[in-house]
Amino acid sequence: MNNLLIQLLNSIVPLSDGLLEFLESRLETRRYEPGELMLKEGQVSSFIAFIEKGIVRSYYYKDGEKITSWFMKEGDIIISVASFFSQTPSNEIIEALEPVTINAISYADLQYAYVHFPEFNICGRVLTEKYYVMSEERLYMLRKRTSKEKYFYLLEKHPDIMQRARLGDIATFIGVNLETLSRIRSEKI
Amino acid sequence: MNNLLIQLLNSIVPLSDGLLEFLESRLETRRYEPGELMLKEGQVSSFIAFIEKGIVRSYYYKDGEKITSWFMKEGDIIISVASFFSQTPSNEIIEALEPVTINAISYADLQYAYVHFPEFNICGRVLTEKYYVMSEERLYMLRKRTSKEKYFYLLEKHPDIMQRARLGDIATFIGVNLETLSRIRSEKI
DNA sequence: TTACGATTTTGACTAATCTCAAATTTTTGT
DNA sequence: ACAAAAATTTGAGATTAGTCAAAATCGTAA
Repeated sequence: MNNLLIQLLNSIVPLSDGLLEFLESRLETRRYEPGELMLKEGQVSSFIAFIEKGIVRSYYYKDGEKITSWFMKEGDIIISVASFFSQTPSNEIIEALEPVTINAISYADLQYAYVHFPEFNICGRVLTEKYYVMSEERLYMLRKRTSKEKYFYLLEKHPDIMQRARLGDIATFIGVNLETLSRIRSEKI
Repeated sequence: MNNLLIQLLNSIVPLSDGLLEFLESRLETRRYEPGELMLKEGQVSSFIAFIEKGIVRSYYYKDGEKITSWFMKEGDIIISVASFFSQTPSNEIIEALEPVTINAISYADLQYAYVHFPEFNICGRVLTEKYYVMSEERLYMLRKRTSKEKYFYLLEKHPDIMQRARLGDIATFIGVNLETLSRIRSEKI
């Protein structure tokens, strides 16, 4: 149980010995280079992954433009929520922004765990909750009055991400012009 | 099985005879007048309710202002998601906007159903999905460029709600000034 | 190290939205 | 039906953000 993902899952709900053994045997470490896509558009394959190092960005296309839907970093768990839920092809793309190391379990193994270790379903529910809360937080942020307020709210909540992500990616996340965000950062607005 | 809520739940996952009987015995019909609060701030008590008639609005306070988080109407199911998830006092308030009739099951009965009829947990998961998707849709809407685009997107998606809800409530939902929304509606912008 | 491409910053101008104030319309209680 | 309250509309001026274009900076591969 020296694996970080397993420790995290175990803290959500105590895992039985059998499940523990199963998960440990199926865990895979994967590495990605900056710009590499960890989940491509239209891919159905779902996975659960723990980020050991690096930050990733998830985005979708709207009128040809890439809109950032969120950022995640070391210690966070990535699941492709849409796939997780409905088993339909994802229209969310997950991209590594830095050199990234993850610990992943494949969808097939996940299904096996759900069926054979019912307590594992609780993990699914808890992760879903987490994503729901994140979604609500983004709504809260977007309803701030000015772009300045939106940016400073995020800066307080996620200072590291605001440091490490590209200006343009943050801009589409906030829903503000890239140039406007640049001006806010240099306090010219 | 002539009850609409039960029919809806049954369409999510076929309910066993025992569960059916239990639910039918615990269902309560309640009525609310316009302006009446169906869930007050800080209340922990969670419930699942099917709206038979009327529209309701859920809102939260931000800097003393009431911000609409969504609207629901006849045929929709209301759950106080936050309570549902975490059993903490809700900061969401649910208000009847018209004379409203609902069919409700109390939280205690719900818990009983979860424990004694495991298949009922699937309903919880499916409803969570539904709320997550709704949350994402609101994010999508809020990231439209102009207020005009936001309003017309909603008008297309939810024409009835745009008709029946108050201008001011819609405005806080969209995140736009009440006066601006009025001008958009009368095409003066 | 240099040169190229990507990213960020800056400027000038335009468009959208907010603010505050007041008028008008609609709804509600008696 | 009428008065009072609530909700919506309208106006004018101030503020904020978007657009387009160009310059500056940064990071990376050869």
